[in-house]
Amino acid sequence: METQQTRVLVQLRDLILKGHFAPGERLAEIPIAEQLDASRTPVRLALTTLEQEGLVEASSSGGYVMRRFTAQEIDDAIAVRGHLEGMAARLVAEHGVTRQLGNDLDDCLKQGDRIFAGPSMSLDDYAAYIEMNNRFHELIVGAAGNAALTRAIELNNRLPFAAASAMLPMQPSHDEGRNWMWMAHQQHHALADALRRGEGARAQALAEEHTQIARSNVRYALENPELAMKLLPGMRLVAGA
Amino acid sequence: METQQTRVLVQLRDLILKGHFAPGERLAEIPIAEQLDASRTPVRLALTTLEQEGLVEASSSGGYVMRRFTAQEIDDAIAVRGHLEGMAARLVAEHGVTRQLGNDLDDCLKQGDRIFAGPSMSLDDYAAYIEMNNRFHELIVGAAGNAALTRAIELNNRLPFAAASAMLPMQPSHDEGRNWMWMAHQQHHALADALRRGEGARAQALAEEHTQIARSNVRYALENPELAMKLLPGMRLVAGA
DNA sequence: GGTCGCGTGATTGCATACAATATAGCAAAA
DNA sequence: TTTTGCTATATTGTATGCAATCACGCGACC
Repeated sequence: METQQTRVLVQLRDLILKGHFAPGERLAEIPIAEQLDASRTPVRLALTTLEQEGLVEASSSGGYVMRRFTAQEIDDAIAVRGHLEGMAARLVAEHGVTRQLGNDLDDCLKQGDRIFAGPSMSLDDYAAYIEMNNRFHELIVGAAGNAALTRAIELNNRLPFAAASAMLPMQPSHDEGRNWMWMAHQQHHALADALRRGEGARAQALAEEHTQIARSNVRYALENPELAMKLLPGMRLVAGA
Repeated sequence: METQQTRVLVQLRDLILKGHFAPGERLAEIPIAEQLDASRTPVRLALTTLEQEGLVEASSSGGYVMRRFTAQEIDDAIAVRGHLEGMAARLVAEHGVTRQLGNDLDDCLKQGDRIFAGPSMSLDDYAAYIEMNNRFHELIVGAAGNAALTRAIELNNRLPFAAASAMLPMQPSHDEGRNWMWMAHQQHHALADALRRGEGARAQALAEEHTQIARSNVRYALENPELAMKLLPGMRLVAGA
């Protein structure tokens, strides 16, 4: 059975990332407890956890306040992800690609090829790409076999819009969205090739450069705030959006 | 005034890192609450926080259990620190060293030079080196100006023996301890030089290579478990020590 | 009219009560 | 002797009560 603390934590995190609270807004325990149908205790637990994750911050006078994020912070977090995923890619290249990993990577690549085979993409295609993209990134991080690295990436991915697929919901409404995703997929191909050849430096550089697309997506979102707000409600947490 | 939660959190973390609990041991709330003179509520809060930090893990049947660490995990965590500090060093080199940062780095370097000026080191010298070492590393990370990077390094440093000075208490009892520390200090000099010259790649490589000394210290500790246990009680948490 | 002080209400931090669940111990049977 | 089932105990998860503190609003005074 699911405990109240985990349920409240998941639901509250979801509310936050969907922009249910405005930046700076006080997160009072009682209203949240009522809304999520629990007592204050699990809400308190969840709030301390979310503080660790960096989504809320403790107010000096007690209680918690919704954090405000800047475009710079998002860019920084993506840069950190790129650097860490670069390390993971290098480790995988150095250790060698197992048969299992090779097959799993191939599945991702072929699925992507199929998605881009047609002249246009359906919404299902976009959703499938997001799922595949997450899987591809997780495969490489997991295959690096470094627990601290996996943990560091996971913790960094909790920051808003830092994760690999965080900005992808924008793409269907972007003129060049399909092209950007196609380019990202070609980078996946190149990265898998580098991994298989044991080219550690190339793999690291590709993984790191790969995040430039995410960074340009953030820039695009900030330049089109009304569109971004609609597709990514969490954008409300970003100052200047 | 300090709240109970922060006091309990700090004290409980301290107990854990001093090896007060055996790996796998159940961390029952009531005994901990009595020992720290608080109720179960702040203890629960602290336990969830420590779970986030990776020091304790949730038991499937409820409650928390002391984690067991492996030498591999420590080595991995140090490697992650090296990679992240390497990124910080590169960023600082690329952005340029401000006058303030240059002065602060110089203070560290000169203090280290003074410590190593004499033929032998007192215990105070060792303590001063540890403080200076921490300051040096924090200066560079802070100067990188990337909040997500600072956070990732801090979170990683919460893992046992991952932080820059975590293994240093061993050195006074190590035959070559002074030499290792001297070598580390020369690397600090080289790193500061690379930063000032704007040599990003060199700075990154130096910062990453710098952690090899920490990794060899871990190996030395594991080869001398009885000594390590005495100087670093937290070694009790490491399997095979 | 603006600012300071005060009081009331709301909210947090903490402790504790209670119910559900897991654990441990013991007895009985195979 | 070992295993199984039952019971009693211990521990957790959750809710709630209480005191301290903080925010806010109102009135008085400058």
